Amino acid sequence: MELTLAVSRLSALAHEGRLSVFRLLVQAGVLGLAAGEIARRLEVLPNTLSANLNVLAHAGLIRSRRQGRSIIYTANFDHMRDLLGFLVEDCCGGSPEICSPLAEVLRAACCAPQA
Amino acid sequence: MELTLAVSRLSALAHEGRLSVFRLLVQAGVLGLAAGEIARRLEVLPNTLSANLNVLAHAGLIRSRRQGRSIIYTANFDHMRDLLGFLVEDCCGGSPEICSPLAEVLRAACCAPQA
DNA sequence: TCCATATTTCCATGCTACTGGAAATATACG
DNA sequence: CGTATATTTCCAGTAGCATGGAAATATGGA
Repeated sequence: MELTLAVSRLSALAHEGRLSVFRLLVQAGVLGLAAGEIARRLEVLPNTLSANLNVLAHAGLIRSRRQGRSIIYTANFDHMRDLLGFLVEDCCGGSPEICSPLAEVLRAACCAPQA
Repeated sequence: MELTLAVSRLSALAHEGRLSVFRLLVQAGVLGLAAGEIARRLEVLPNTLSANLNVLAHAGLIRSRRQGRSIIYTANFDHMRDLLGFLVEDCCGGSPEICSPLAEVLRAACCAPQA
């Protein structure tokens, strides 16, 4: 991943409203949520939400699809993964005792199998 | 982790100069790098670097220690781990097939053992 | 003590992003 | 076709952040 792309994604997330939206969509998984539903849950103005969704979408962190009158938003997990990978690229300078717990956190916070 | 804390850390990273510094320190591992060495490698003005280091330190992403005339900066891997964990918290809505590759990326990009 | 190195602080300018109200667009339904 | 719902676009005022020059502080060595 390119540096500027990572910056634009981090910038998109570096905002209380947008980070809340993104985490909500991450938790919602593949089904996603309609814009109105997000606005209701987070209690934000629809125009503010729209702007924030636009920033997240432009950064490639979320996708949208129309469904009737609603527009459903979902997290883009592939791009999220790339971003996390970029942050830890070539990390630790050869100290696996630092790096291992870094990998462990995803297994813990995530619904990934307990393998 | 609190939302506002995560935002402040993401904000600190959402900047080309600071992200470059942070990744450099992540790669440097526990030994860290002196401010001057960072400035030399990234070719930035010392005052600009100082401001950026200050932002990263204030966000808890890096630590500093004096060593002679130099000040050595190191990444704060614990806080980095917390941030990554916050982003993926309760993720995927019960879809391990999405979450597993998310965890996998750390094993791949990182020096963690191939266990 | 004097000087060189290392890093930080101060400061002024310009730019970019956030906010919320109001209007506009798009879809669905009777 | 007219109305209700869902979402977006437009706009203007405000505030916070980045930048780079110059000076200040701190440590080490002669």
